[in-house]
Amino acid sequence: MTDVKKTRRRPRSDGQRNREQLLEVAKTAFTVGEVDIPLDEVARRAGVGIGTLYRHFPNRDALIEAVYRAELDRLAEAAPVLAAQHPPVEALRAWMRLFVDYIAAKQVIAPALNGLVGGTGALYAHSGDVLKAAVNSLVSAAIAAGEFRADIDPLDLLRALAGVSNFSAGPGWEGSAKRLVDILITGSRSSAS
Amino acid sequence: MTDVKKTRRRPRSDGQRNREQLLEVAKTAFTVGEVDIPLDEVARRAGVGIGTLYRHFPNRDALIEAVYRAELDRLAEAAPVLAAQHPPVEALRAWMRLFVDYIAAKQVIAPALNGLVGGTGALYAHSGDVLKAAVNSLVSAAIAAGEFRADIDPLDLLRALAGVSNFSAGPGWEGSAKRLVDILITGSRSSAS
DNA sequence: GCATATACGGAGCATTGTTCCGTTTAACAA
DNA sequence: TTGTTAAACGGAACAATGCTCCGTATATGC
Repeated sequence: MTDVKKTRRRPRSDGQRNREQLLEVAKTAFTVGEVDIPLDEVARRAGVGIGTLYRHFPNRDALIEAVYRAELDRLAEAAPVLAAQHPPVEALRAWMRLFVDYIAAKQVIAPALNGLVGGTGALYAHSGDVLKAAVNSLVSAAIAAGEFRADIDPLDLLRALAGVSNFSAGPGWEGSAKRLVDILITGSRSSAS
Repeated sequence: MTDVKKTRRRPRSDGQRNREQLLEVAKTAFTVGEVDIPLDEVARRAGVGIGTLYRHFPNRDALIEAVYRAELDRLAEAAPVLAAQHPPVEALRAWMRLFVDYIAAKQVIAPALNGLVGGTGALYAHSGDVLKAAVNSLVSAAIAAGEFRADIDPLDLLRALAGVSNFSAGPGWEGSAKRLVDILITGSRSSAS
């Protein structure tokens, strides 16, 4: 109840450095496909003890989430930029393709999604919100411009897009994903049906 | 090279019974959300030893796959039936909705997909083929009838659909998924764009 | 009944996630 | 600089779980 507000020390520099090291190592490992990498190994590669890893990330999921969140945040930040550069529908299309590109380039997102969405769901809560806001603004603009039907739920598009990331295996995958983007957009236009 | 073909004994009845018991228990557990259930626990619930479980299913994934495959096979079998009962596009729509229903009712598929698609990929190989064949026949029919554009890749639709299963968390999920089905179909029609 | 292929069960090993706590060190004040 | 202390470190030890191994039990076919 005592609402004390002590002057807190500035966070220790080594702490921040180690945290970043860990994130970097984890991200690299995931990207290369080592999704199941033991945490000891992550710690070792980052040059820290296992205890340090656990202080920064209370459990495995927390680590994965941190990597995942950073990537998705960056993706979300692209939305307003695209919105400023293109007309509504094209901005959305560009963003969706960007999403696909991210998945293609860094397999971080896909594997991470696999392990986590089924799990706590708490993870998805935050990052989901961020992404949701991103698509939402883009879709809203398209609807406001009269290009999209008013009953289009941005989340629907996000769902479909996320699905693509699951099947990121087979060849010709990327092209297929972009084709899907077009199908989704065409299916959402006000001119259709 | 010796192409011997011995007369083999008929499989022991207790073996088959146990196998079915294990599948049943696993399926139930997965459906209830206990995706991470320890294998010992599965064995115990099925009333068998852990050794027995491992003889039937060499590893965890094999067990999940077995459950998963059975479910998806059933789903695939519905395709020809629907095709016989409805005109092409409606048959496809009905099947896609069925897919969504399956996921909604039995959470088996979604968690299983999550854990596995990212993993070996060998699993997906079989069941994927079965599903692929199912959508393929339905989409081909729609294209042949001139209802769908010729460049529609059945796999694209499957990908999007699978994605839905990932986000099976939030409320209003099912309605949203069905809406997505409509978007996909609209976006694939030959009249559009 | 008898022989034997087949299946069973569970102890035990290996790996990996997680906790705990004594030691070290960066930040701040004097 | 130096002393104090909160913050961070490292890794031994514990716990949970996947998986193996092998002696025992029991259908199956004669």
